[in-house]
Amino acid sequence: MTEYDQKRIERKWQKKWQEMKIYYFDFDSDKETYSIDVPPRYASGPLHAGHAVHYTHIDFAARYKRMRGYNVFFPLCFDVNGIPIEERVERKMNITRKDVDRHRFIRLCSEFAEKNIKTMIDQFIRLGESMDPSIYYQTNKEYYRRLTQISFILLYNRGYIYKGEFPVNWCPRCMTAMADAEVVYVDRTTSLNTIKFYFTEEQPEQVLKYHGIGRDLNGMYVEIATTRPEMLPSCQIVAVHPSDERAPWLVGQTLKVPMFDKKVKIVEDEAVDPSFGTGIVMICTIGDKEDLRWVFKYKLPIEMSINEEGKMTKICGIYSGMKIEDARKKIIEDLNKKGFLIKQQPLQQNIGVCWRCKTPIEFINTKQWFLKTLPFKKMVLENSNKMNWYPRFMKTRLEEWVNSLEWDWVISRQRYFATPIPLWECEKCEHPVLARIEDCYVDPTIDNPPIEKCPKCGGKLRGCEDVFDTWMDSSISPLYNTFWYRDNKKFEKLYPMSLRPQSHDIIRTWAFYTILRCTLLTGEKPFENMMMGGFILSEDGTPMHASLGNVIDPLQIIDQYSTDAFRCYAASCALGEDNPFRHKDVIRGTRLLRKLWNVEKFIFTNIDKKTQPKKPTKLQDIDRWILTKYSKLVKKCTQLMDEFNYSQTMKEIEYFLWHELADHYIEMIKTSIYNNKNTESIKYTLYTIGLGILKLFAPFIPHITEEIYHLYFKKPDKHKSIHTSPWPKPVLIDKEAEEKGEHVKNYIAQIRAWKSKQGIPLNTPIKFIATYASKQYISKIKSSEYIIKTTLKYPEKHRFIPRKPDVEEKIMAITPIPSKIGPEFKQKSKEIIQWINKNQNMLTKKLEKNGDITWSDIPPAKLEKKKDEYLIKNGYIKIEKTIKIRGKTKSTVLQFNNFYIETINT
RNA sequence: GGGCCAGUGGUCUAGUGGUUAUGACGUCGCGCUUACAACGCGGAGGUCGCCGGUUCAAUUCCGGCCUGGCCCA
Repeated sequence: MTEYDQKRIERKWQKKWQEMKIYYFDFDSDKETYSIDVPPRYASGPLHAGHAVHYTHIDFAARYKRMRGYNVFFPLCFDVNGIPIEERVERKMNITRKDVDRHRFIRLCSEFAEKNIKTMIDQFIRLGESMDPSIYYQTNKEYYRRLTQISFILLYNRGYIYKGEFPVNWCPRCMTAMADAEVVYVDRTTSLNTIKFYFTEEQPEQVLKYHGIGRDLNGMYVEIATTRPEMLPSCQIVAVHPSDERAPWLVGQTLKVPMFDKKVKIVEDEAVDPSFGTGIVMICTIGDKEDLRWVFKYKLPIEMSINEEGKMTKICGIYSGMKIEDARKKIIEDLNKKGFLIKQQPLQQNIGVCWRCKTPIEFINTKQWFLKTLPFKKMVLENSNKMNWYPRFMKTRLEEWVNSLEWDWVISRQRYFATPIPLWECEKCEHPVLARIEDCYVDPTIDNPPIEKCPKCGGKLRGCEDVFDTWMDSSISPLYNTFWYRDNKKFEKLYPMSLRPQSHDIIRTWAFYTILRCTLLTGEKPFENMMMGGFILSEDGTPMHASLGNVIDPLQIIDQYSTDAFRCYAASCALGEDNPFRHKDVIRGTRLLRKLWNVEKFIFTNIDKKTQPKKPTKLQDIDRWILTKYSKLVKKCTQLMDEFNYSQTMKEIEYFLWHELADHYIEMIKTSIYNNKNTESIKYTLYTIGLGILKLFAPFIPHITEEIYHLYFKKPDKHKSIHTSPWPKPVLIDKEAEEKGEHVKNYIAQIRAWKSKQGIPLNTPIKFIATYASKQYISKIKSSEYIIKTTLKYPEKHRFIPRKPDVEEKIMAITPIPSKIGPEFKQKSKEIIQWINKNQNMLTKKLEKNGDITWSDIPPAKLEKKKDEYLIKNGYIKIEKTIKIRGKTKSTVLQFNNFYIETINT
């Protein structure tokens, strides 16, 4: 017998599987295709445990579908464009992308990504993932970017793309747009200035009772606290919380912006913090993120008071041209001089700054390219409705998102490492000239435009330096995978794809954009099924982030516990829910693996390894019992796997293996095997179930199942790998045998539990000489007499007797059944149940005398028509009895539910 | 602030309108049994987040609140 060494097994199979090439998609196959739109893993760093769990979930689906007979399309792929990679490179090398040549910077990013990809490919192999390297892609290669560009040109030609203005994060010192990821937050102390905003119209006297409203020689005013008085010239509205006592009065009024000739309205908004300052806030274009939100909500004009150099614009009057800090000082000074400033207090504040130079970031208005999304809301919703979502509530998230959409998608970025926008613009009139489709892939910063001069004004054309948002690449992954625009025959066959697996944090990006663009370009939904994974949190329940230092390295877990054990943990994560990483589930995994190994070892030391045992003409009852349970398991698991419910599937198989099979069935048939009794029936059963559960486990724990398959089952079952062998089918359902088996199992379990409680080792023979029970119960277990006697080590002379022994029974308790009484008596039930509980003695006496009681014996239940109904007979109450022996002195009688067992006193 | 999800023994989790609420890890006790001591068996451990409502009956359904996760260009 081979020694069990899980890690050796894993190394061996990971190598062999690559040589065997069993996971390759076959373009010429007649089998039905099951295609998976694998998330191209972002190449900014190695996988952490959260990614590992997600890809393992996808692998479960791929392996399961292969066993179900599909030709599975499961590409190995990586996403290699975008800001986070640029940012990592900048930080790593301590440069900014503007410090080096554009194309040299791109090369640095690419090299950085390639290194990560290498690491990740190795990680995928060690995680036992069965992705297909023959249909590999990465999104920064020309073959992929070409499609991104073509899709842009097609959408442009249909009028879905336009250029417009959009505010972005901006570092006034580095003079560059910043991604949210590049903004870091720091604490600083600043001053909070309370300023007077006068009403434009006369106000009644009684308003003065409110806080934050005052009067001086110039009239009545509202007090507004701000940290950024230099933004006064771009003040657009003033807001107050709707539940503020002043709101009914203030809303709709007009105020004068101090020192600037400007009038602003007061609105109510829930986002206002009533406890900050005076509870009345001025909203400017654009001070911070909150202002930005208000800009969109109230459709405010984007009137900027700060330009890209961090200087005041011309709307700032005498302050224009000044630097932000200087302008602020001067404005405060002037406000004070003119009597607008009420007070100044120090304030602790958290502001966004440039990660590199620590300059506070500003919002500035920029020209960007947009893809229209607003006209296609209905289309996206209709198509998402045509897909099956697992779990369903994730569809609601997409719907809520789409319904709340108020802006089009900004698809351009002022970056380097991404797909170039394939167009040139006229230096004079900004007229765009797009690349010809047949020329793509193009890089307008290097390549020449298709025509020499602007067709409109004859001006010089300049290559567009903007690149696409990374989602422009990844949201056509189904088009890349299905050979869209390259091979129509393949496209017709492969599109739409069967499954899109992804995690819920990118519903609004990857899922939404993919449905949007694929539908626009093909007129059809991109996939049939959506499998939405949750988040894997760190062990303390916080999200895993490199910056928090709580990232778990999957390889470390694998080194410690093995891949299959890690995959057991992955399987225990419920789909769509946030799961903390749990060491104990990996530990549990190692135990499960060992249990499986030992059970299979037992099976195979006891049956013939060369041929499949034939199904005997007669199967004994206990075998029919376990085969029925097994068949039900197969049916259940198949159904659960079809719904991507891995955690439940795993639970079902585990329970069957550990308890039904190992604890009960194998214990029961052991002696039969050793004594060569009924072995034909038992061996067929052991072979069928041994192979069947191995297959049920195979998608989850591919290494150990493959090893056991090759050790024991390959010869008779004749497949080159368990992973290309067919998924099991139910073999028989025998309700009667199942019921009998349950009785036998429970009988044995009760006696074994009793032995354990008595401190008697389980293999010690016991002198139980007879089992008494009603005819009905004896008939259930009689056919398994041999099994029971050998398993429990009963003496040979033990008999099963279909009557009650000579005992005296005493009623101990009468229990009312609320589920029966409740619906019948409604409001009265509580009283009836209490009365029964309180009057046990009196009812016991009546019971002993008459054998049953009727409703007329229960005073609170004296209903005319129910009066004569019997309570025990009709299940309203249950009685508990104890027994005393009558007569015999040499033996004792033990009671186990419905059975009485006679034992000789020693 | 909005949308979706979750809150169940020390920790993590399953599940349910009706007697005694599932399992794992940990913990305690007993036991080497011709598959398994890296194992088996048994025990202890819970106001099912809080407050209200519906109901004969709520951990489960409904409403509100609190706490946590994800997303909000």
